[in-house]
Amino acid sequence: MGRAPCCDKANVKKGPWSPEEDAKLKAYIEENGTGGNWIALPQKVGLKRCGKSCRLRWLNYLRPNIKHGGFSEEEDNIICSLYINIGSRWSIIAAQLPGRTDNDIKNYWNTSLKKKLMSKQQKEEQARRASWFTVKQEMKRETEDYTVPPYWPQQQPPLMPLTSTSTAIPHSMNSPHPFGFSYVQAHLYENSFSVLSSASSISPINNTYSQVSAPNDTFQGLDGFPGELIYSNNQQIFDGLEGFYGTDSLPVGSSTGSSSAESSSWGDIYSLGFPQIVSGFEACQQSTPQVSTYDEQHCTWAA
DNA sequence: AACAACGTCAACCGCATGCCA
DNA sequence: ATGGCATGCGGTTGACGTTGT
Repeated sequence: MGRAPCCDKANVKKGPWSPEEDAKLKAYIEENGTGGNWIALPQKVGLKRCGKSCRLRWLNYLRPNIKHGGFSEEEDNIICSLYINIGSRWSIIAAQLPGRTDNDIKNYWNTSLKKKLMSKQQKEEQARRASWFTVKQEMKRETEDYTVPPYWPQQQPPLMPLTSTSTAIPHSMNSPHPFGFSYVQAHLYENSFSVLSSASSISPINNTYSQVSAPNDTFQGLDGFPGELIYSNNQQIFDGLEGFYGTDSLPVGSSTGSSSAESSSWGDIYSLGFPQIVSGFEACQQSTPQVSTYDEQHCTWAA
C-alpha cells in the first residue's frame, strides 16, 4: 500500500511563486504563525499550493533575515570544514550560518565551492610536487658526492604490505576538537601488521590545519589477528575503533577495494582540499601487486 | 543574430524520522 | 506496540540567465 498523498495533486499549483502568492503567505504567517500545521496552511491562506511547497517557500525565501548569495571567505571555510567532517548534512551546516538556508548552501556547494576548492587544491598539489622534485634533486646530488664505505649498512627498502586499509574518523561535535578527525591506517605484512594513527584538527574560523601522529605500532606474528576483517571488508576492522573515537568510521580507501557509496562520496572530498591527509591514502588506494620490485631511484615499489 | 553549452538556483520528489492516537 | 500522518531532509530537476562560438 502506498502512502496517501499530502495534498490533491490535481488541484495544486506548481512551479515558481508569484509576488501575490508570496505576499499572501508572508502576511498570513507574520500575522498568525504557521499554526504548526503546514498541510492545513494553504487553505487558510487561500493558496492553491501544497503545504510542503508553502513551508519550503517560507523557510528558503520569505522568512526574515534570509541572506542570499555573496558568501564570505569565513562562510566558505565553515562550509568546507563541516562538509569534510559531517558530509552533506546541509541542515546542520546551515544551522552554523545564521541567515543561510540548507538549500542555499547545498546549491552553493554544488555549483561553486566544490570547484573553487578543486582548483585551489590542484595549484597546491602542483606547488608541492615542484618543491618535492627540488628536494629530491638536491638529495641525489649530495648522494653522488658521497661514497658508501663497504661496511656501511645499506638502507633497506621499506616493506611492501600484502594489503593496506585506511579510514578517516570525524570527531564528534562534543569532542575537544569537533572540527577534526582521526586517521587510521593498517598494513598487513607477511609476519606482522602495523597500525598507524594520526589526529587532525581543522579550524573553520581561520582555516588552519594541524596534525599529530601517533607512534607506528608494529605487531609481530599474526596469531589472533583478525586478518579476515581486512581482507573481507575494510569497514569492519575499524568498527571496533568507533567506541574509542566516539564517531562513525569512515572508510576512504582500501587495497582490497571498497566501493560503498559512502566511501566514494567521501573519496571526492578527500581528493579536494586536504593533501596532508590524502597523501597517506594514495598507497592504500592502489591495487596491491602480486610481484613487486623496489625502484631505488624513485624510492617506490612497482609491479 | 542564432544557437549551444554551461551555470545558477528555486522548487519538486521521495524517503526517513518522529509524534501521537 | 503499531499504524497513520506531518515534517524535515537531501538529491534531483528544470527553467532561466549568461557566456561562448
